Amino acid sequence: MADGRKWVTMGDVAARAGVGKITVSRALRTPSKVSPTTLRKVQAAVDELGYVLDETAGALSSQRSRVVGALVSTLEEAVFAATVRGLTEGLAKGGLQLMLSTTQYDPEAEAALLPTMLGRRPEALVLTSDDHTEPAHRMLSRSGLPVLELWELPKQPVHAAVGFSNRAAGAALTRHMVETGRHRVAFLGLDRPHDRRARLRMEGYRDCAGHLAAERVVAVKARPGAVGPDYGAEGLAEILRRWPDTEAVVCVSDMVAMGALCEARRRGLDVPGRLAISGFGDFDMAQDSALALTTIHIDGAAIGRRAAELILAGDIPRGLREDMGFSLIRRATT
Amino acid sequence: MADGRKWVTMGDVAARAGVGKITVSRALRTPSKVSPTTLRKVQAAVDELGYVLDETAGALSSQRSRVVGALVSTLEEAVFAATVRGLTEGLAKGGLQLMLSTTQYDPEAEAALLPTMLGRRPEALVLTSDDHTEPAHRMLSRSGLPVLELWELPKQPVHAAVGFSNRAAGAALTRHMVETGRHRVAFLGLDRPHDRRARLRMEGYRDCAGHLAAERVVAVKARPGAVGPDYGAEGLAEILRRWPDTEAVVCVSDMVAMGALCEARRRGLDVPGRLAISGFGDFDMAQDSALALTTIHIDGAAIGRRAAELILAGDIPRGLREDMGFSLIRRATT
DNA sequence: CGTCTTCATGGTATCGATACCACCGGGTAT
DNA sequence: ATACCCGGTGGTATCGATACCATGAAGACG
Repeated sequence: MADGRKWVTMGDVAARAGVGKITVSRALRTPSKVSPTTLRKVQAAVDELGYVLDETAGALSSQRSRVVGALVSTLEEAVFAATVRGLTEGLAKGGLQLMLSTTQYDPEAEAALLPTMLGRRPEALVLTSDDHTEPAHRMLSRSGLPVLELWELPKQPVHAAVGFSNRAAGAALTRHMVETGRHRVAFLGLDRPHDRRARLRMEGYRDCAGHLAAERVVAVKARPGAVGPDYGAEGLAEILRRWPDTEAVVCVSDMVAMGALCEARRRGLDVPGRLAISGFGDFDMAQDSALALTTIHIDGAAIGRRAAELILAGDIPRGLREDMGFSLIRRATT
Repeated sequence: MADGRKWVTMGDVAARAGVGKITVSRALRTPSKVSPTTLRKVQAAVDELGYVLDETAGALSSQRSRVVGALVSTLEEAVFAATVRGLTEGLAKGGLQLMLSTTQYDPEAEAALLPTMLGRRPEALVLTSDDHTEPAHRMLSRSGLPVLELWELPKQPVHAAVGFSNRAAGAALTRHMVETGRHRVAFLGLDRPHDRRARLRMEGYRDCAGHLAAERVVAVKARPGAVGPDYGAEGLAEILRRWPDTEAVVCVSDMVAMGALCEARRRGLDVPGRLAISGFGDFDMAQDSALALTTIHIDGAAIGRRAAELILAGDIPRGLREDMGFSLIRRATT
């Protein structure tokens, strides 16, 4: 538009089609309210002029922006990426679009991005974190907007939440180990700042392991940067040093589990005979025959789609906590 | 806003601060043009009322939406996710926001999403594909918008492109094999629809391998769904069956390379002594000590940041093709 | 001391689509 | 036949911020 060529407006289309502006608006927004003949004329004019409806004007006039704002911790984890896909696809069905920013897991960054988002007058907000600064929380409630927190299910959501319980998943894996005859179960975690989800999984382990035997928890301190399988190898080594008779290891993530598995093989331990291993996340490789990892699968796209559905349906009950669950996939490592 | 509570407007803030609306606008957009005392009064009023500037109105009035549209093939690949991160971060510095949709590699889907994007009157468009339908191409040029195609560098970009050459990267890997003394080099690819990038890497291999020895190319047919290392194992088996004396395998991706590496180890082949293996992408695990894969690293975030810079600077020369290059990282598999 | 500039500020028209109400003509109910 | 209704259409005010121009005050300069 800075280009010299002015945008074609609805008035131009109306003139061309020989009808009023409002009829053009109706033809594009609610074609059912316009007679077939008029509709054809309008569409012909639209095509000839290459007209594209101006949503910036429509938003102001109708007080409906048709935009949903999303503040995502990161896109560089498959689960979040899938969630965003589910969201965009779901919202598109209702003619809504996604305004996206990433916070890199930083609540301060989230707070800083919030005003810009609110400035777009979105029809709803989606957040993948439930960890908000106090000012952010205030802005969210004052906005009066439907706010959906995804992934974790906070006890008291700002408005509503869609996700699953990391804690229940951690417990389910531990229980799975016990039910398949392993009683000396360890938990292999990672020590990272801001990582509440990892902590919750460990608490799930505790819920279940606590009353069976002594707890065996190792948390490898993560260096900044990508988390590779190395941590898993390191962690397994430590577990076996401290509790050599360990029969099963519940790992905080697939990547860690993969490292642990490689280390176990390196040591000639039979998996799953002598040692069972589980992961979390069901990443690309988990189903590969060489790995065949028992793990927890979360349907990120489904969470995104469900969020989109709720937004489109409108009137999201305050305090709603929708548990989308998880599935434990048993493969060859347990 | 559907909530009963009407949004606070600039007029309310102006009244509260005892100034004109326009002064409030200036105080928020260009604080330097307002006297310090007035600025304080306005900011106090803004805080008390919890006012947030309405961009939907601002966009209409100033004819600047402060929005950039992005149509991304998928977010479920680390490189694209990184690109989007670079983009959002870079654009945020200039007060621009990102409107995002995903096309799932489908040019038709891209074409269908384009009008919705254009309806937002974005200040620029970013696409991660250079494969457009004819109507899409027409809409893009007619829009007069700066269009940035990322990742691949088309010979004739719609407007401008930022990326690197898959072909050159494929050639570089092959050359690396030759330069380190391997002369019987094979290429292990995947056969997937719409996968132009894979084809280009293979052409790079051909560019370099063609005049050295006979070509050795295997393309494993990919079943729909995630690509795991299994394909690599399968592919290496075929290569060794057809050309048992192969000394090096250039793989189309890290995941495939990883599978090939595992298969080589399973067969007791010394890597890199007897067989060298390279990947593409430098994924999470590539630098892990257990894998230590020689591969090509692409800085996705840098591509996104550069695109953001160009957009903010404005006046992107038509036909610009900015090659951000790649780096060959030699690790333990070559 | 008068004029010219600069800075801070306000009034008003405007951006482009939609809400709201009014209108018209023809069909149905009574 | 009259009244009523409804599908289809248009005129006009409106959404909230910003562009543009105008204004007044303060300082600069000869």
